[in-house]
Amino acid sequence: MGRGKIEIKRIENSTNRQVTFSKRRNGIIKKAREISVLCDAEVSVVIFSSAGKLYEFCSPKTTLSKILEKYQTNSGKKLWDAKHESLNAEIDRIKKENDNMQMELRHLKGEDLNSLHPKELIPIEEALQNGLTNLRDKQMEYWRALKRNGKMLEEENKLLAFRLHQHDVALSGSMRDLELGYHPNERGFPPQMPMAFRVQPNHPNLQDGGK
Amino acid sequence: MGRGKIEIKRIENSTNRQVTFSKRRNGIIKKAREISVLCDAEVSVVIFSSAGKLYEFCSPKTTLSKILEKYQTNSGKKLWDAKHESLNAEIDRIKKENDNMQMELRHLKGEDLNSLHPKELIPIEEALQNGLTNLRDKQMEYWRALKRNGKMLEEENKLLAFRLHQHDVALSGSMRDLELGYHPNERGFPPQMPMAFRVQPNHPNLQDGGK
DNA sequence: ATCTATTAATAATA
DNA sequence: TTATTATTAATAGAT
Repeated sequence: MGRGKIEIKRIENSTNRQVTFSKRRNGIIKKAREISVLCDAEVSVVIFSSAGKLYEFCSPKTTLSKILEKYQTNSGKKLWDAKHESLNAEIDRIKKENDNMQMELRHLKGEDLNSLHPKELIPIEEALQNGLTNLRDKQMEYWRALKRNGKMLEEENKLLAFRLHQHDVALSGSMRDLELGYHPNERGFPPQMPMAFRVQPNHPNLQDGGK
Repeated sequence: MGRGKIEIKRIENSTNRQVTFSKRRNGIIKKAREISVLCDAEVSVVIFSSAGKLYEFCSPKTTLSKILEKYQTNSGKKLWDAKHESLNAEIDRIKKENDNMQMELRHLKGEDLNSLHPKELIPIEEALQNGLTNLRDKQMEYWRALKRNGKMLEEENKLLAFRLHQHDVALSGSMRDLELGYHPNERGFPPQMPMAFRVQPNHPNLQDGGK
């Protein structure tokens, strides 16, 4: 399509090459625009001249990024760089960690236990008992602090005591109550043992304004 | 260039559109190949048909990845930023989820309780007690199954009983033991209550080979 | 850039 | 999809 037919091989004359490049580049981009309009296609054209200058076309209603994303999912080829993959790897890693913690939490809440071997229940029970021990130590600590400068917080304390009472009752069916050889106070708890945690929501200790 | 001139607008006839797409797609890719050879250019063409099928051309001696890398340095546009940001956002989201679970786990284990308000200890205690209840229900279930067809598993059962005993003793200082108004068996536990979970590691029930 | 002879692409058709 | 072919479109070489 010109004054003469040309062979498709590198044009040695630099000027000719540059002119041809310019003409054909426009031609391709025009064609790309046309097919995108005529045929409702998504088209991306990226061209670098031999001099390294960039020319591009991307069909309207989309972007090069979107096209390339689609390209990757569609072709399975990965265009992205190492950083990309490392991010994906990190996501996988964290998700796995997440799943593990989720399962641990569920186990601690007594869920999904069927998948476990009876032996595997033991460390879980250990953890729960430990947790309860620590938690109640902390509660006792709070209680002591309260008692030390106890004032104004009466209501809150009452609430705590009441809730604890509720929970102790709720626990009444649990196996932990099956223990023999245990009797309250047989181990000689000191007299300053927080009475707030016992069944009386209105313990006299909470009434005095002792600072 | 055809039997008639056509307007550059979407071809409504689906068959025509598909045929035209096929022809012009070939045309563009041929042109792309030609300019890359004639003018020593780097060319990439990515086309998606309206049906979503992928067609591509990339000049020899390079790859789409390389062209796109060059595209980014040359244009300053960052093709992957969007993707990177979304990945980073997801990482942040999952990490947050992770942190929350981690904290929940730590709290359940009785750690990091200092940052909590006394009131916040209550739901944690509730969860722990619930977990223990569920877990012990499960253990009891296992124990019953064991007893039902109990044979060969004697040793394991003994171990369980022993470990449970250990834990109960370990728990002896916990606040849960501070409860008043509680006495073992005062709630009338049924006679089939597993004795294995009491303090005797060698309960007679475990010795007989009752099937 | 612009011009135009010539080749190439392709719309309609089968 | 593939082939044919009349026509239009692209463009090589010249200006």
